[in-house]
Amino acid sequence: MTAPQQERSKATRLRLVEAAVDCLAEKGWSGTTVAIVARAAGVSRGAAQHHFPTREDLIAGALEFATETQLIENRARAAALPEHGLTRVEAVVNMLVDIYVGPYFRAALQVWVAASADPSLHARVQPLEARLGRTIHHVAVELLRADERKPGVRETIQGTLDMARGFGLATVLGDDSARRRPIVRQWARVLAGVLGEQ
Amino acid sequence: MTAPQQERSKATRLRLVEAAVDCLAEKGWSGTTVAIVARAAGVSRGAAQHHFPTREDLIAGALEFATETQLIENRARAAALPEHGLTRVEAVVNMLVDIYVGPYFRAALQVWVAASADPSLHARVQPLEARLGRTIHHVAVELLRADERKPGVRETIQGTLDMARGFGLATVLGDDSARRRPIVRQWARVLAGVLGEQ
DNA sequence: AGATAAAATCAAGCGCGCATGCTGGTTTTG
DNA sequence: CAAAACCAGCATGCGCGCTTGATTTTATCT
Repeated sequence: MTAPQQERSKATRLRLVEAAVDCLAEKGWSGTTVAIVARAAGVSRGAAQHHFPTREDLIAGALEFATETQLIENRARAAALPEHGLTRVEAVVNMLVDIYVGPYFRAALQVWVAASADPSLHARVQPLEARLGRTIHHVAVELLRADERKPGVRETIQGTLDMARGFGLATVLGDDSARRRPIVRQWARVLAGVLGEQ
Repeated sequence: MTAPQQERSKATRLRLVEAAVDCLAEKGWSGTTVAIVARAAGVSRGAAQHHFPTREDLIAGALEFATETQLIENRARAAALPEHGLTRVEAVVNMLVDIYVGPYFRAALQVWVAASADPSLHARVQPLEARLGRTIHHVAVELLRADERKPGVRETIQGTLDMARGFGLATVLGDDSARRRPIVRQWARVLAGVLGEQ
């Protein structure tokens, strides 16, 4: 048989991490208590404590889930990208920016900032962030069909990602989409120039 | 008379907000309790509560102080900027980046992220952030001697600031200076191109 | 195969620690 | 002497981790 108890266990864990991610994104770090997450997931606090012995385990699990989901979503969106030329560059930049202004990033932001003052959490979070950063960079290079051997290309792409991160940060203080749009347009033009020049 | 008791009061308040900023930067949001800040400032908890009735008042005061100090420091560094040409552009970008990777920004980051889930704090913090953002943008335009009427100039400068913000965010996860340097160099080159083209 | 032991999952309650805010008292200043 | 600045203690609330108990699933033995 398919071991239905393992099934149920997995499902409970999943509901918990999903609830934790949502809670982090909308209630923030301090607002994310195990009791609240458990209630949102529809399980008791004891059950949560069973699957994630400590609060840090729950948070780390949530971040891991968010990272994973982020990557999967990227693959999907990458497949549905437009044709060639400047519109494609702009679409790619838009996609990258969307990563950093979405709810998963908001959740991750809470954890990252909190982890900056919590060594033990930092140790668990830092590798996740590093992997995500590398993957996104790789995806960006691939989608832009960029030649990283050209001088300046790699650096410009990295800068683009950092700009997107900056957008994500600005978003937590309020909706920024109106301010963002012209910047993205302009930057896509510049980026296309750097990619294609010479 | 110079009312020395007002003098003392001011001094105590200053020590408190300074201690609060330091504490935010190195111990994070949750680690910044009024008791710890008061001890770091060398006053009793009751005194802190006297000057800042609630914890939120203390945090808001600290952020205000950090914002103010940030602006003053900028003026000073702006005066000591190099001559003209590409080196100047690079120096300006470096200066802007330094703003966002310094301790004042780290402290502000903690407050901003926490404020995203705290409406009452958000209301006090948002105008500060807006003012700081506008001022920095203005300073950047002035130092770069940019002509904002040229299409794309304003957007590129804004993008530069967002990239700097992104650097600041990346810094809380670990030292990033090595990765940053080539990106800044390249970015300065691109920015100089946008500023100078017509 | 059937039964029983063992393990896993979920629920509820308890106690500890800690941060905040408040109140009453003491010192310093004008 | 009056007022402001400063300090010590108390009370409330809350989150976390632990322990106990009940229910279901898996494993083992005859």
